[in-house]
This record gives sequence, C-alpha cells and structure tokens, in this order.
Amino acid sequence: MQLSNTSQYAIRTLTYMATHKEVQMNATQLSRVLDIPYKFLTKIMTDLVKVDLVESIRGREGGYLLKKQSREIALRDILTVFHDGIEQEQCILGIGVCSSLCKCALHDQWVAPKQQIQQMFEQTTLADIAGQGCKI
Amino acid sequence: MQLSNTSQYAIRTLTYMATHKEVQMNATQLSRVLDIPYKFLTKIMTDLVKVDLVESIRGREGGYLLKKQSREIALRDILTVFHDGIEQEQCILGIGVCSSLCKCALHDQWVAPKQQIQQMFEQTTLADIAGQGCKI
DNA sequence: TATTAATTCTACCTTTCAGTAGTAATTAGT
DNA sequence: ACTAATTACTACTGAAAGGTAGAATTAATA
Repeated sequence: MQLSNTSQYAIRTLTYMATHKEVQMNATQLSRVLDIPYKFLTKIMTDLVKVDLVESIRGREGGYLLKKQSREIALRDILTVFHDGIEQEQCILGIGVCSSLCKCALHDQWVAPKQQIQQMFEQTTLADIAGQGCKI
Repeated sequence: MQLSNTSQYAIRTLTYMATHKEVQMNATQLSRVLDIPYKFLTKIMTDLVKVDLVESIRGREGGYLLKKQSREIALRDILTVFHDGIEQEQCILGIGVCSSLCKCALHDQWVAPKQQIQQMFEQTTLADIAGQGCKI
C-alpha cells in the first residue's frame, strides 16, 4: 500500500525541477542531488518525455525542462504514467471492478478514503509542493 | 498503490469464514468458493495460524476456524501480518521517515488521507464487513 | 493397525519491479 | 571535421512477490 519507487523518484525529480524552473538540469546533476541511480533516473525521464510532461534537450549542453507550468502538472498526471495511484473502479479486494450494482464487502468503508486520496492526487500540483518540506 | 494479492486473499478468506462462523471450512472448500489457488491459500492460512488469528485442525476432518470473535479482528491485524497497510511515519516519497521536524514536500497534503485510511483499517472489523456486498 | 483426508514444511518456478551496462544518436564548441 | 557531453535505446541482472509441487506430518475412522 504505497507508491512504487519509480513514482516516488518521478515526483521528487519533477518537484525539484519545479523549484528551480529557471535553470535547465541534466541527468547527472539530478541524479547527484536527489540520490537516484543515474541510469534509473534517465529511464524514468525518458518516459516522462514521451508523455510530454518533460522536454529533453539532447547533445552537449543538453538536459531537461518542464514542458508545462508547474501549476499545470498534477501528481495524478505523473502517477498515471507509471500505472500507479488509484483507479476509480478498481476493487480494493481485487475482485474485478466494484460498481454501485455489485460491490465487494469492503466497498462502503473504502469509498471515503479512496475519494480523499484521489482528490489529493488530482488537486495537488507541482506548484503546491515545490520548495516545501526539508527533504529533497 | 494497492493491497498486495496476499493481503486481499487473506481478508477475503477471513471475511468469508466470519460470515459462516458455525461451520468449519477446509482449504479445498475455501479455495473453490473464493477462487484462490489452493497451494497459495494454504500458505497464507499457515501464516494466519502462526499469529493466532486462525486455528487449524489437522488431519482428517480438519480445517480452519477463526480463533477470535469476528468483531475482535480488525483489518489492520490482518494487514500487519503481511507487512501491508500504511505505517505511521513512512514517507510517501520514500525519503526515510517524515516527522514534524523534517518532512518531505508532499507530507502536509498526505496527512489527512493517510489518517483516514489508517482509521478505516483500524476500526473496521470482520464483523463489519461479513456478509456485505455481492462479491465474495 | 491401515487408510484416508487433511494441514505443514521445504524447495522450487515464474513474473514483475528495481537497477545496471553498453552502445547509438544527437549536438555545442573548438 | 573532431571531440566531448549529453539523452535514447536495447538488453541484461538481481531481488521480491506470486504461485506451484511433492513429501512429511497429523488424526479420524473403519
């Protein structure tokens, strides 16, 4: 019941980039500052480039840039790239899908917490969390 | 961001047993009714026996029984057996632990949803969900 | 006591996630 | 044109989760 390593790395990286919008970062710098394995980071960044959340500049003096305003990027946008987060109809007990017609035993208790998590991931943008906290 | 298969199976099995307290079930029956691989189910049940949530009766005419009243078994009790659920201080971004002294960028947004999930898993017992829903 | 139906134990296989290695492609600067 | 610095691609390795196989153990019943 937690985010995958990949999602955590992605959120941390984009958040860090959002707090330093002006400067263009490259993979080596990000890897060092955030203590994320270099090769793993570049793999993740490539995925983020493909879905147009990040722009990559190849070659010498290259690096990465956010492709949208940080307030335009919600955490949910990042999580869906890696099939993480919580899907609307996904049953918490893993029995197919839960709808109002047919639900699992735990469905009613799960509705409220699920809603709150989903809302949090949808409403929270990089702008909201950039620069917050004392850990990177 | 979801429960492990093991946790899901465990909750479903114990919930089913709670709704049929009178009768003693064996692994073959549970496996068929709940559509859980037999060998996997028995492995899970053995773990639940070890932590005293379930009583096993070995040999012919054997099977499994809940060892406590269903209202005495919270979902949290089951999840902790398989190291699932949400730990109190575990950082959602995976950067060590989050405390009031030093927290991650997402900490503040995460507090409320986390609290609600934890409460749900602590307060919901097998008695609450036994017989609910239309899926087993 | 022998049989049979059940749980338990040990070991293995398979799939997915996490992480690594090497090379190709791209581009700025000289 | 060449070099150095950078991202992208392909393929591999290691660890954990999910799942399977077979034999050992237990106990009721005939």
